[in-house]
Amino acid sequence: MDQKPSYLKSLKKESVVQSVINCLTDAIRAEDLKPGDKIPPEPELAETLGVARSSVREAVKILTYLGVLESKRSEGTFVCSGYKESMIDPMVYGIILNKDSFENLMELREMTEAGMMRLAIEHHDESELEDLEAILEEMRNALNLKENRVDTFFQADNRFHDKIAEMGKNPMAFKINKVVRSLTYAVRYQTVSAMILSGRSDKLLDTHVELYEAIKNSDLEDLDSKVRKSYFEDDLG
Amino acid sequence: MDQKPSYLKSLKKESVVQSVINCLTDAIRAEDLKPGDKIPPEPELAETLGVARSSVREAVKILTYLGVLESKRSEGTFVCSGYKESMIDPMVYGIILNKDSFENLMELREMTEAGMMRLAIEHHDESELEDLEAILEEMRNALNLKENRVDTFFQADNRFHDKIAEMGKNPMAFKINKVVRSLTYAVRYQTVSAMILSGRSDKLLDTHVELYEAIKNSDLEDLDSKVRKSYFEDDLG
DNA sequence: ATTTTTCATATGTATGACATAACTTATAGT
DNA sequence: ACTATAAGTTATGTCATACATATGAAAAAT
Repeated sequence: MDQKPSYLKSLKKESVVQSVINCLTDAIRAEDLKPGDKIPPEPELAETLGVARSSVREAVKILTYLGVLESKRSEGTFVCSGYKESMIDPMVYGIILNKDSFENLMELREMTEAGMMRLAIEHHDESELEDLEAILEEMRNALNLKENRVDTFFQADNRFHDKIAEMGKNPMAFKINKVVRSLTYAVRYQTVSAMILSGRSDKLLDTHVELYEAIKNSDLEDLDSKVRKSYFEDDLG
Repeated sequence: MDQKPSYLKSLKKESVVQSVINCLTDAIRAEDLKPGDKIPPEPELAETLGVARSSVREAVKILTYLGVLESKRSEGTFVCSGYKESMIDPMVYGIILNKDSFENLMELREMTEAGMMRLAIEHHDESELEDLEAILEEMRNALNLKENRVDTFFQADNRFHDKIAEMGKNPMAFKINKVVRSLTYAVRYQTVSAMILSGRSDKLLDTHVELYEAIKNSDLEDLDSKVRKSYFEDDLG
């Protein structure tokens, strides 16, 4: 009912901010602006393009978060060379917004965690292996505490996985892993808690030792199942 | 010369815009804001958070371009539901990647692509396998064309990987895969182009057949290396 | 009852001012 | 003469305010 005629739709003109964005990206594509180049100061750009500085600012900010530009206070704004971690952001938010089923989330975690294990095996150095062992020891100790066993263990547990992700030496992968883990935080806490309180803390610890050993021995076999076991109970699959 | 003491580095506080972004995304993460929800009007948000409206605007704009929010004039701003076409692909196109980022990105691609293969092997159904075979056939045909061999092949190639990602039946993983592939678009085009033009198109096709076979036979072995071969030349590792 | 007008609302844009960081140059103190 | 401090410059970061404009809803006119 009352559908607007489709032949009119093309008239909706793009916003000022959008046209500034297009202007800048076109210049980059045409290589008038090359990576490392400084773009004109915001006030000047605003004047040149005949728009308000606030509009230019919004455009610049957006491109900054998309990893295209980089602003340095008092120096200027430059075209990025190389990647920026922020390039991952669209994906990160995509994940957050679309977190759907528990199963998908867990699959995703297994996928990223296994990936981080591979990277860690490939890129870690000895000192990090010791760090990892130390965290493992903390986890062991936590299980013998009288109070706050669960919380203390869980914190160390998180540091353990954080460390593995760090050992992969890939900032973008690290970021993805972190987000996915943050989304599974609550569930993992429950699992860990349940296992400890039901006296199966040995098993819990073993699964992490297994991960540690895999890295130490550069063992790429069965990473997926090893990873799964570290946050799932065996009989829960 | 005049190195700043590292123990001071943590003092650089995040920008106002960034904290607004964090505030909003945290709310989404905590499900205080769910997809479809309307966020408070900009002036109100500014007042509540104690910042200027322009700062709120920049944050909102950024999240809009990241596909998190959607603004409707005179109505309000809403949390996006579902996927939005990210405009990131055209952005990155003109950017020259340095060696570091190249390797990180390729690792990331291998990680996600291998993960998608595992999901596809687990969740695909027969009809999809046929679809995949059909795309493979298109790729084969593309290589025999007189004109536009590279472009035609590359398009089919992309559909091929898209299909695999789809077969995983995991929207979040799908999204990740898509963004990573968009980031590696330019590089992959170069590789594919180089291989075709230097008469190594058979090899190029073989690597994709290998992926197809792996899914068909539910073969989880050596997925990583198979995936790597499908976008890297063997002798390039 | 239906159309038109008016109005409220919230985003879109513009303008101007000041704050702040980093770099440059000038000045003062030894 | 040389360093150290101070002042100036530049460009981004933030704030405040005003006005424009699109949309939907309510009120008025037909």
